[in-house]
Amino acid sequence: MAASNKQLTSFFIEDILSLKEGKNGDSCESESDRSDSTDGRTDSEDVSVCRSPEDKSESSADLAGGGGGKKKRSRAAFTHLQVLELEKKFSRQRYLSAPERAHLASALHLTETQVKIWFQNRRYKTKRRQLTTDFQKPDATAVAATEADFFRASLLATVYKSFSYRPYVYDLHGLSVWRPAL
DNA sequence: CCTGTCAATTAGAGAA
DNA sequence: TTCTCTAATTGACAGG
Repeated sequence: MAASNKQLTSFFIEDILSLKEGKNGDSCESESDRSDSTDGRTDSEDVSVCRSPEDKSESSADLAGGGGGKKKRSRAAFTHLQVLELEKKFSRQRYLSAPERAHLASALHLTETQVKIWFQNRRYKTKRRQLTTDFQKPDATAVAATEADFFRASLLATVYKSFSYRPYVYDLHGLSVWRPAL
């Protein structure tokens, strides 16, 4: 990711603020779009995130400022509604296009980066869950992983190589099932 | 180059 | 205090 313009993880409030001042002085912006570049320039939205009411994370932690010690990185706490909408969207599609992401982000008053990261983490979480449950209960489904499955797996591996990371390779069969759409 | 993804990790915050 | 969940970070890699 844009190693070029990535300068010293500047997720510290003061860094962000000084950075903002350089740009447009928007003081109410999520800390998450620090150097991550992506949404900063997606021009489609200028989602300023004044975090939601029940977001407690903006408390003393990230405003630490004051003493010159080391500051903590802040962690946004999404509201139930935000999570609900994200989950709803995720249940329909695991990947969002840029416009969709922008739209969802503005609808939820989140930054595109936050939406992107949420989906990213969600996918990974789902996959891990799937793997662990498969590992824990080697019953019917897992046991059935015989030659056919093995073959399919290798086939998939091949396809995966050529389509690596391409969203359309995967499909959602049911909600929390991670499996290739082959 | 830039932006996106995955995978792994880090770390904040609440629950047990 | 430890555990769990999860937002955010990091790094490697791929496509346009």
